[in-house]
Amino acid sequence: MDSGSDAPPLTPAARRIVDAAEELFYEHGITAVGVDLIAEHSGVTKRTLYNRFGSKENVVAAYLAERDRRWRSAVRAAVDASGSAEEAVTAPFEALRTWTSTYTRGCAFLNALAELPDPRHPGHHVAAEQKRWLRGLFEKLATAAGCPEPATLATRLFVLHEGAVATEPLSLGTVTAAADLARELVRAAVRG
Amino acid sequence: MDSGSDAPPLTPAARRIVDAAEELFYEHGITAVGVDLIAEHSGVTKRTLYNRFGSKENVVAAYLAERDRRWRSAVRAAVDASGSAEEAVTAPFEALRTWTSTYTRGCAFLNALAELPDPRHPGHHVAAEQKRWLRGLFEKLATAAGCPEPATLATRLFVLHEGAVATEPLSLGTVTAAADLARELVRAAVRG
DNA sequence: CAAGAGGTATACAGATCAGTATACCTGCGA
DNA sequence: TCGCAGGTATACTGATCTGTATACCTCTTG
Repeated sequence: MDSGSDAPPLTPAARRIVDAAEELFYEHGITAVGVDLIAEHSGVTKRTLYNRFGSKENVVAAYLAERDRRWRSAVRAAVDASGSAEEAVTAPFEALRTWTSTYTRGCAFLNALAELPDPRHPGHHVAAEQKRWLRGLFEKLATAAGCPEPATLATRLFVLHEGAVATEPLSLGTVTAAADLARELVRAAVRG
Repeated sequence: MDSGSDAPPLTPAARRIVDAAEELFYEHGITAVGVDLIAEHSGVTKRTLYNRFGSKENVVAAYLAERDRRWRSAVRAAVDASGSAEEAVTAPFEALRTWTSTYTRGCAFLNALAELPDPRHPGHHVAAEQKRWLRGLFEKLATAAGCPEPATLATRLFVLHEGAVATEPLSLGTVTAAADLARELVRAAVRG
């Protein structure tokens, strides 16, 4: 279930394929990007792509898993860098601020869920799991901060986080607004 | 800018096309559904489809505009049915609860923005406009309820609303959680 | 009754889709 | 030195994509 390092190491060509897929899928959408374009963009033969991944579905899953891996490590770094248990609860919002300064096309996982409604699609599972992990992380952090009813707070913070990342492309200042409100909620829950 | 009734009335065939498009686009995604399928599903010739709409892009825009129209009228009804100005501010969350009991594939507009990154796509504009309208509605309602700093409250409610609708397909209870928190925020802002 | 709007039926063009077939090259480790 | 894993190059299949061409039908309305 964890998006850890137990994944098989990628061959050089596979690495380039995943990198190209990340750019193209995120920027233009998954269904809109064909395997020919990915192969061309990564300087790799389509034959190699299919030798490594077997299908487009699996390339999509690899793209999402790779992004999830990078995103989780960014979130963990933000949590570790926070000065207190209370501060740690809203650390994902700090990570989000940095993250959205680079990626302005919203959340790759929400976007993927929008495009891949079929739960049997391997990419669907990766995206859904990323969301459940964040929801669970908020609960762990809330518990560690000594918050009563950590489940309630966690769901609220999760909703705020997802609302922020989903509406970020609209440039309405939602990321900052969500972070501010999140801090207020945590302060009230811990100290109140 | 308003999604009002100034739109030209649809011919019977066009009506069926938009209805079929709504079902298919929402359920399976926009890029994944072809015009042939829409024509077949609506019992209409592809020729007619192109005579009425000219392109798939325009069918997409019509689908989103129609959905926007229906959704706005549901929200307005909820606002009108609320007992007080304070209650009216969170009325969209009540409408959302009813709405998501029918539609469990998330927000058609967020999904559309995920699939249509190009702002020149006519559907992109319709979807983005729907979001701005809601954000503006929250601000109007907050102002009417006598809330100081209505802009801040409006953005917060907007983020909550979008987070709820975006994560609703995950079945994590986010719609209820967002509605509860929204009521608390409004109460605190108006009475506090 | 004539004309046009709305629609049907069918066939097609040209591009792109995911995925496969065949044949060859290169470096490395047993 | 032999074999194989990883990769290249190119051509192909059959389906599906958006959009068009041609021809005909059936109301309604002036």
